[in-house]
Amino acid sequence: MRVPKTAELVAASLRRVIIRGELEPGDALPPESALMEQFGISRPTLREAIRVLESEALISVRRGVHGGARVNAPDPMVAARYLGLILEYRGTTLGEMFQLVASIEPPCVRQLAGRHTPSGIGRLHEALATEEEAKDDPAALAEAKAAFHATLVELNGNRAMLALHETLQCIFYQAKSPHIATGGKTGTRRDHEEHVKLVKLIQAGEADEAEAHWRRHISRMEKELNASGANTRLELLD
Amino acid sequence: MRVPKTAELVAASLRRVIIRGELEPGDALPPESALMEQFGISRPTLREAIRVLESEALISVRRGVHGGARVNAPDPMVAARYLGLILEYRGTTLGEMFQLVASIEPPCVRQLAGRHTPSGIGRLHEALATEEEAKDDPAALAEAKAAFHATLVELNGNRAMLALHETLQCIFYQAKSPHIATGGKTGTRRDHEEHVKLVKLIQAGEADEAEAHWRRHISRMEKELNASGANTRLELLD
DNA sequence: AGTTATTTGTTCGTATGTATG
DNA sequence: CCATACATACGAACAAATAAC
Repeated sequence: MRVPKTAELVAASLRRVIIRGELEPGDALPPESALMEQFGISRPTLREAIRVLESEALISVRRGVHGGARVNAPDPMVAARYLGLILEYRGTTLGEMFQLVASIEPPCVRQLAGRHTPSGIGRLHEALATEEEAKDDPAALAEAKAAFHATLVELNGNRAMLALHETLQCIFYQAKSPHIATGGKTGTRRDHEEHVKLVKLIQAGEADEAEAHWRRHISRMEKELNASGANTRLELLD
Repeated sequence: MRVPKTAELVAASLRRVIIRGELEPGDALPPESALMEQFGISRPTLREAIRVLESEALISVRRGVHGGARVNAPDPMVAARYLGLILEYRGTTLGEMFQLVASIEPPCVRQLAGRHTPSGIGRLHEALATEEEAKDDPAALAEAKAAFHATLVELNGNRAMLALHETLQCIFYQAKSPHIATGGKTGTRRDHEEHVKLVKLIQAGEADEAEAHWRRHISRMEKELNASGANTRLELLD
């Protein structure tokens, strides 16, 4: 006999309101007293529900006079946390993670070269410019390069792919950060040049060549990763 | 000043114990009274933490004399729930979901044909046999076909890919179930035959041909999906 | 700058329900 | 069927933080 607990029902009800968009990010939930009355429950029970939604980052709660719970948009970082839990539990390695991300991008590049738009090409040139600007700041450069990869997926127009790519990037960079701190000699200049070449191939509409070029690019990055710890297991907690 | 709440700290602490494998699935957590003492917190605060972990399906709580919280292995369905939340919030369609799953499998097939093992081939034949047995039961057949697809990814040996594939399947079949109930005329026989042909190509080591065959197979499934509602948005709640 | 009102964070005590033996 | 052990839920109270006055 599966009897759902009150707090879960309340959490699910509030979650539905948020996901359906009936409450937009920034909007405030009613204060505890109002919610208690609305659902006909006591304060501890309500707070259990509130805590669940807060752990999903769907709301953030502040104390004080104009405090209360405010709505956030669903965050890929949270999905990354749950997916990362499974991966860490199963002993997944950094190399496997990389392989996965790597298998997503080439098909995107192919399709992008097949049907590129002026605005899309513009976005890619912007991303390249951002890389160029950040060439002296290692942290900013890493971010700019990640943004370029993300743009490739975004321009594809598939929202599922983009959301997944964002999620995987969260896991990957969170897991990789300790390795970056130590052996942070990424072949930055060559990376940028290969990005530039990719945009040219896309602009020329050479789908096969663009995809192959991108596979080589990723394959090279994979070799660099293998040099340091591709076999190290994910460590996302603490 | 970001001050983490007590309940979140307790939840994180218990979560770490579970993910690290210090408590195995089936093991019982100490009773509430013991945990209250161990963390030096009151019952309501502890219950908030317990409720969070329960919402992540990392524990399940039963009442009664030998009740209490018992540990579960991390479940891809939970990652699916949250990733699904993001997708639904962003208005993702069933067609986009399908495209995503579809982009994962062909590379797996290619690699599988390149370096197949006797045990792997055995597993595929088992999956085919299960399909054959279930040919008269629509529900079982759908499950068997999904299992065949999962086996392709599993044999690839990449744990990240497998976990992701499981997660996406959860979302996809949960979202698709209403459509299956209505227009459930899947080209079952032809599907099975194409599965059989794929195994032959893998066994023969013809990587290019196997990948191409699988792309055609998926492309055909996509057309069937387009006939019904590929443009319908995901509806995972309720 | 200090006071105060509002709202959440935390605790205690108590009563109820449920499964086990 | 009863007693026990445990989680579920409620109510009332105090502590702490925040923003407005």
